[in-house]
Amino acid sequence: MPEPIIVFMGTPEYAVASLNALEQAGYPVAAVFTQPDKPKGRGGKVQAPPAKQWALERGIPVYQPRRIRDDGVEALRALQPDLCVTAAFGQILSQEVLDIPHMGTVNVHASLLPQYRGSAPVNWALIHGETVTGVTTMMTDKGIDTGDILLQKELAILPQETAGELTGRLALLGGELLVETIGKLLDGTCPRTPQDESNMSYYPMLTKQMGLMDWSKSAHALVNLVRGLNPWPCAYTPSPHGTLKVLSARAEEASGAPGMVLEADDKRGLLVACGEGALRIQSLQAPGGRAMAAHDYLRGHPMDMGSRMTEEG
RNA sequence: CGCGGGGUAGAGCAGUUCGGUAGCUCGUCGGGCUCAUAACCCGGAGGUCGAGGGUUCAAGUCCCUCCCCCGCAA
Repeated sequence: MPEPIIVFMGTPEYAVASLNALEQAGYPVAAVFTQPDKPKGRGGKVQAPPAKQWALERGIPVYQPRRIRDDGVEALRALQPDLCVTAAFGQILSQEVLDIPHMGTVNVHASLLPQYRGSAPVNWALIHGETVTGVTTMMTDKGIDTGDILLQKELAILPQETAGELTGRLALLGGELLVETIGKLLDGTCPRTPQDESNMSYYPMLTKQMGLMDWSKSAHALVNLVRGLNPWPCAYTPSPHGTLKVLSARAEEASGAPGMVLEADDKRGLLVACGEGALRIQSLQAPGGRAMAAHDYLRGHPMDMGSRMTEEG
């Protein structure tokens, strides 16, 4: 068939990777739907989402309906798309929206479906200590990440990798897989497999509250929490000096009462006992401050060995 | 005008309330000690206190303006 009219729906950097892949593969994007600009910066400055910036730089029309299934339907219909592509759009599509493109809507999801459905698959995979993940292209249907699987590609997770880093790599992989998927859809050779519902898992959106570190857990579990929530919302813990964001840490062999400070000097750094093993905090961030290495922080905020990371004061 | 925290030596901080010699920990340089050290002792260098203006006999500190960093809001 001739060149399809593709309408893209996506919002963050993760979506831009797919836009770049489409562009490089020679698939023109007819329009971009993205979330409305939101006040982001300090002082109430609004900022355009990355996908919008990408489109504006190329003179591609941008649509920012508050809810596409309410006030974006007519605009989408008018574009007469053959195919819609979504990647971290941040809005749920109604059946009415899904019915518009006759080839359907392809979603680029950052997990090996049916595992890790939901809006934060990368974070949850890391929190659970997975060593392999991947990306899936799928036909979007009315459920959340429940549609038929088209193509999948695995990716090994690096030992110290954070959610931000892994998301970046998955986004690139997702772009490649998207191009491959569209090619096969166009020539009719794309496989299409229903998801195995008995093997599915779904995890919710991230909240700041999830980042509270429970020192009775194992050091490995806490390392995974720290990695999985970086760069947002980040793991945090109370401390003798107030709440600290823990940005990176690794597990060590040591023991003590959970939450007790085992080492705290500016040479060796900060070691805290966990329910199993101990957590070596490598970098952290205090309220109002910038991120810094634990030993830098300790120079100006000396901490006694034996104090607890459970209460302030 | 959305709210709040911050900028002081290479690093991390105190000092600002109530103006009166620029401090602490670490690093660094030199010397010493020890079988030994991320150990210890002695000595030194290193600061336009974010920028500009104002008040004052005197400003890191008080007043005004501006710049930059960080948190809240996913």
